[in-house]
Amino acid sequence: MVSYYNHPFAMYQKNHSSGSNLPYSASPSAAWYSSNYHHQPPNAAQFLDPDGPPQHMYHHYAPHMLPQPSPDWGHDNYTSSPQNGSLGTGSSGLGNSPGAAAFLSLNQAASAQNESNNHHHMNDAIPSLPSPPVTVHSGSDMSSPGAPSSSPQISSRPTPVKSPYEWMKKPSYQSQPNPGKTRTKDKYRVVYTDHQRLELEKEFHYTRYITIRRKAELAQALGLSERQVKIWFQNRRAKDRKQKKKIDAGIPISMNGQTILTQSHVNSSCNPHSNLSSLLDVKPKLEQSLHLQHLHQMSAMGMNMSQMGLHPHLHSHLPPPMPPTSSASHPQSSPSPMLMN
DNA sequence: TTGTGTTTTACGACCTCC
DNA sequence: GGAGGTCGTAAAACACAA
Repeated sequence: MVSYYNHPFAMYQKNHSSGSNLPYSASPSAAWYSSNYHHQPPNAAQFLDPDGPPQHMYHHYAPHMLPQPSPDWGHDNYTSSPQNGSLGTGSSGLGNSPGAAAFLSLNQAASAQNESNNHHHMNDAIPSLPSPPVTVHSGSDMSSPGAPSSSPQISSRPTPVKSPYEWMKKPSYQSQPNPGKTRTKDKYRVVYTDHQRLELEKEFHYTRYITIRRKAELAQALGLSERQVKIWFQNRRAKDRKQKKKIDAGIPISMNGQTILTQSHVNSSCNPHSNLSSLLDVKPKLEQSLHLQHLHQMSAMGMNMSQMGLHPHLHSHLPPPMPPTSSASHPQSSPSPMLMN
């Protein structure tokens, strides 16, 4: 079962809209965005960063492939859609990377959402997010601040409702007493807030392998421990691999009985390196038709990336998928953590 | 409401690299 | 030895059909 809340952006469909003037959707744009931002290079700053990845990383992230932020991408692609209202012009609180910049529109959506729910802009929300870490167990840097308890948080997965906007009104788990904590145990695992996941997704879609510096920044900004960020990225990559495996196995992905993605779809992709697995993170059924329509349009048009405000060089000269994720017996296939930072 | 399947956090085992 | 990688798994959180 491919649950639609799986998609990193699906939750924004479900949770990140608020008010009647924010029809932001986990639109197909998010899907192709996801697809094309997999395995993308870290930002130039990271390369220039003394703590940044060493030369060998350029094997994957050649200088000519360094992203060049396209300031109008998000805006054009999200505000031009009739589905989308004006989302404001906020910038990411973590927008110190092109990836984050490219996520501007998502931030705008989330910002608008945050504004509605928290009465302050996301940029302002970020510094307020961290809460005192909760030591979970000894001998680990793990902390489980999870959802900050100081400020009301957005629901991670509200109960499904009939109206597309009905769920917005639902009280969220995160806003309930003791948010971020499991119901029966205090420390088994927390549910990250939408904001935390948004920022993590942003970073992930920018680069699948986070640098030490970015990890520290992200951890601080989100009120997570660096270990949590690291684990999140590990799990996120695992999720990617899992989905890719499904595709490679030829398991058709279907929704409501309609096959939407198969290996042949992948093979016929205009971008052989594009990771279409994210497309498997199907959208809420509400947007199914729109999603499919957009996917087909993308396929037919070859997705003119420059028009989309993405970086064509990234589209057409994508490096091979980062670490061939064969097995733990070939861990050398993954970039050495030492070399990455 | 309940049962079932999936996704999300988190960890341990084991690996490579420095 | 310590860092972080993958893989496998536990258990909570969640979606959805019956």
